Amino acid sequence: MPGNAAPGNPDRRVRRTRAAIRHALMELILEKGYEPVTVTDLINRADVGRSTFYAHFTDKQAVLFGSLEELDFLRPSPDAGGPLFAFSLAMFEHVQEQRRLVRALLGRRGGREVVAHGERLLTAAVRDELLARGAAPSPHLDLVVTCAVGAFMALTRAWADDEITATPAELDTAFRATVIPGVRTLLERDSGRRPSPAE
Amino acid sequence: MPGNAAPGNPDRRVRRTRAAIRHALMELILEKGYEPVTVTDLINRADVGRSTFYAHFTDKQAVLFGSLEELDFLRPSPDAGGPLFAFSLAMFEHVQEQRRLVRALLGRRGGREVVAHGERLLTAAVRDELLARGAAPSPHLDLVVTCAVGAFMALTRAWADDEITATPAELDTAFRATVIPGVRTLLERDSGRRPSPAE
DNA sequence: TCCATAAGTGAACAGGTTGTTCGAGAGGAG
DNA sequence: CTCCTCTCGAACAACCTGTTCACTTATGGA
Repeated sequence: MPGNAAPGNPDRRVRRTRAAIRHALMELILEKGYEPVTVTDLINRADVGRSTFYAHFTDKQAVLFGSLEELDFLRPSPDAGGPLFAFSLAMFEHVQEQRRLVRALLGRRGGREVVAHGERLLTAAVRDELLARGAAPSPHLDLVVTCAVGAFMALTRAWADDEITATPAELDTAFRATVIPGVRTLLERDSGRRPSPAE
Repeated sequence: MPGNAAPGNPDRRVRRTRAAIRHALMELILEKGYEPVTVTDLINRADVGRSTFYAHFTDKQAVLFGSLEELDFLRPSPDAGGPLFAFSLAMFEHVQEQRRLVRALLGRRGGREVVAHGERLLTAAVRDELLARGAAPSPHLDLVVTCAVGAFMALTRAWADDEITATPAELDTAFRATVIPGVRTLLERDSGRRPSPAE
């Protein structure tokens, strides 16, 4: 049997095909933005049969989300030791490196689902961080988390879209200055002890 | 001449047609959400010829934006006298009344451009309010405004989408508690005098 | 009332997209 | 070397968009 496909290591053809499609998507996103890219574009660029595409993915969205799992700067580690929202600066710096990509994904020609996906990841991470710092699980916590994530995403999008001009450090400063006081109040209310030492 | 059309008062047929299309759009949005609605849907529901539609609008987006100008709860008045971000509670209450509509516009089946449009309106309003309270126009101000608007929109969307449960009052409280401390710091830095009396 | 003119009709059109199917052929694993 | 899997490519139905055109209505000023 050729396709005795060990789950982690499929047929070489399969790898080649998927890689070609993913690669084509990245190229096209950078050229046109996410939304305008069509399946037809993809199969042309990847030089792959239409039926082949649908044998591997259901959507262009499926392609993207598959690729996105390999980009790991999306995962802020819930580091309860460092300063609050330590992920912020690192993220803005990563975004700067991948600016064209981020813009194509989150900006005007970006995709609704993509933003939603990013928001979900970040929401989970922020929630975990606050819990690790002693916040009590509550509806109110979720409100605060939503605010923080919304602010962060808005900054990122507006920046990638050139609506605002700033360095990553300035973005980080503004984000934390705006959001942290309120967050800290929540933390102090929830846990008797003072929150972690950091800034 | 029949269509001696005074600019403000067009032919009765024109009014009828446009109203029918706008009405159809609202109905369809409430039924399916914004994104899934097609021009074909619109002309069927409005019982209007396709060519007629394109004689009046370029897009379904054009229809929506035209209608949106009549909804006025989108315009927070820059009331420098009251408490900071006084628009918040009123808005959340309006959103509650129009919940189905807001959800259909901003939620999963909403439209990217719609969100962007709302953000633009709100951004201008918030910026004006902060300026009226003595903030200096600066890149940093824009960052703070972006944060605040992002937080507000995120709350609204998540709430309309039933991702979080709360009353308008609770939303208002959470929003202001999270964002205001940071904003106040900005205001105090910019203007020598203390910011307005309010909360 | 009359009727020239603007507005609406409905069908057809070219062009684009999606997702599916199927037989034939090429490639890999053992 | 052989057999099974994957890929090809073309064709397909279904849907959508925007535009055109000859024809019919309805409006509102004279």
